[in-house]
Amino acid sequence: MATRTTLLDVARAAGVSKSTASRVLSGVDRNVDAELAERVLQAGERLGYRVNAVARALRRQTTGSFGVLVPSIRNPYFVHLVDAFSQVASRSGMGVILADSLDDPDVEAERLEMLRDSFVDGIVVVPTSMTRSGPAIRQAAERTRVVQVDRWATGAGCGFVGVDNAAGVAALVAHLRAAGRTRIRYVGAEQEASASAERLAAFRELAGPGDAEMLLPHFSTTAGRDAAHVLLAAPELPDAVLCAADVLAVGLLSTLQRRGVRVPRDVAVTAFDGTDLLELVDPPITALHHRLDAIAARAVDMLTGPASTEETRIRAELVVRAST
Amino acid sequence: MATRTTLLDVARAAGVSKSTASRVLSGVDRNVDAELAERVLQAGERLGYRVNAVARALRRQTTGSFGVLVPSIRNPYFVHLVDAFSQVASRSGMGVILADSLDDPDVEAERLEMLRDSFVDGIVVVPTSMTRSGPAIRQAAERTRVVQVDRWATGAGCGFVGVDNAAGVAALVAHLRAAGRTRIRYVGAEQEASASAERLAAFRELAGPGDAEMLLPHFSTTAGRDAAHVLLAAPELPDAVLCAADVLAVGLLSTLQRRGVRVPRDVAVTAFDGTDLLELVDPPITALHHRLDAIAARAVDMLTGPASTEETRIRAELVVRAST
DNA sequence: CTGAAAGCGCTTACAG
DNA sequence: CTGAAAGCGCTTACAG
Repeated sequence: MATRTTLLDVARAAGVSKSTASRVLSGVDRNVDAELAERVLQAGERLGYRVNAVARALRRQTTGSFGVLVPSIRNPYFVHLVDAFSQVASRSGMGVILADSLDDPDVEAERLEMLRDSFVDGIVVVPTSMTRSGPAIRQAAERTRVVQVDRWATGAGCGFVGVDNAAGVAALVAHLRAAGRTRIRYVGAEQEASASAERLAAFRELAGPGDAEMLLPHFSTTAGRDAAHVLLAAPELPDAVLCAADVLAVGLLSTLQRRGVRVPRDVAVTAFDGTDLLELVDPPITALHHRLDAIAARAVDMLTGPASTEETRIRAELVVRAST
Repeated sequence: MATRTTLLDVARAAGVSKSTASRVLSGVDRNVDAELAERVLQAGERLGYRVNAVARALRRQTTGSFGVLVPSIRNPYFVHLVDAFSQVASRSGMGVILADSLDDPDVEAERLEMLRDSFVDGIVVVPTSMTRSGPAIRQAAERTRVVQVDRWATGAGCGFVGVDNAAGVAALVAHLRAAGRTRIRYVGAEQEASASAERLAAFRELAGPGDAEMLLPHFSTTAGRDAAHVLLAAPELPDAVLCAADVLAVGLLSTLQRRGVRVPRDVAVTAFDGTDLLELVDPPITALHHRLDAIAARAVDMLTGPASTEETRIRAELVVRAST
């Protein structure tokens, strides 16, 4: 904690100008005499020089960091998403600042404002609500670059990168039909998220006479168990279930099995949001695996590239496992 | 995303100097003529002025933000801890930057370096390992203020704020003794965390002839269930259990109950790290409730005050519930 | 290839 | 009470 070594200190120690020291240390200009460069590097090392990120940011007019705001950091799916952003960021030498909206649009608005006024070049946001998140996002987008990821909010007025939900549902349904399933039950939850709404709409589009849907109050393992109880109470079981989220599928599967239902023989189980969770259960669950790295890479491109309100859809990959 | 409004823009629009505009807008100097102040405020509002945090930070030599690095953001206890820091921060107009070490000392070292070279005045860290986190923390502490929270690492060479584990164990044991319990089983887990080591040491100090201990490979609900199975397999049950973490207690309680053990009649159950989790089960579990807000407040004081390697212990509060 | 100088947007002694 | 000026630590045209 002694007073920090500055670029000037290094330059003096190496007997060069600040300009030259900067060129060497920032690695931005290769045209420096090898011997001078070596002297600068040595001096920097010896004095423990670290560039002052604040000064650099002011001069360069960019912080090299972006914020990532997710509805809830406790949801494993978002943890994976955040991981994907961390990796894309570190690959391009950027920093990421993480924040959580506690699933509340008001907290989200406050966090957006906080992020926009802090040390970021832009913000990636997964909106908490399709209907209520728009205004705050639009406001943030007036001052800094904002990209919506995974879910969008109406009136946000900024770009979006997410999964192609319609294609995903179509792939799952086609897979189930090919296995002869005609009584598919769609199990979804609250419709605050645009992704949920899109999945349900796509399912309705494709539903046949034997298919049906069920909506739960929220996405959780417990809700999945409840769904299983509802299915078990009905006179006839469906022959397949399409869960809008992996946590639902895990809860549903275990309860069905405990009650003697054979998966996949009696009921095939499938899900969206394929995280590791789905491989931990027995049988592992067939699911759409989101290309989170591709989503993150594209979002960062949009954040750093020219402004746009473009919408990018990335196809999820169907991973067939023993549950179907 | 038009070019940002600067202080100079506001000053011109209000017909004053940058100095005056700054004094009004930063709210740091009350000695400004009321009418001028009003004009500046109006102009700022009209132009949508927001101070440039980077420029302010460079000039003030402080960012007004600090980093919080926890072992795992998925652990509910750390989520609570992070919440406490967020609140203390916003109360004093500071920002907090959140990071996660994935329970890995190597990742921790990398994150520490990243935080120290970014836009923070200091770092709060919950070390992943008592034995392995020291060097990286010490290194970070050479360049920026660092405070350890909840756990400490040997050789870290910086301040610490945490729970008084010895007093906590003593309170729990006294509570159980007062209820006539003489065969207490301490259920702990890995000893990488200083808090675990302290709790176990304190228990050994107080243990009577009927007491015993059991160490599990890790802290989790599953480990708690495993512990219950071990207890059930023995010829005689203990009459009380002291769990070193709440997740252990929850898993243990449910498995004991499923096997017909009555809580608290047959076995009283108690825990450390009292989060909401403990109130969700039936019976709710008696536990030490950590004063996370006090811990966070003290840590931020140490971060912003003069450097010190002081150690502060904050007493946990014993919350008696139906499990004892 | 190198250095002197300007300037990023603020804040704050300093002089008036 | 107000403004002109300096300066936080960098980077980068610009001139040589």
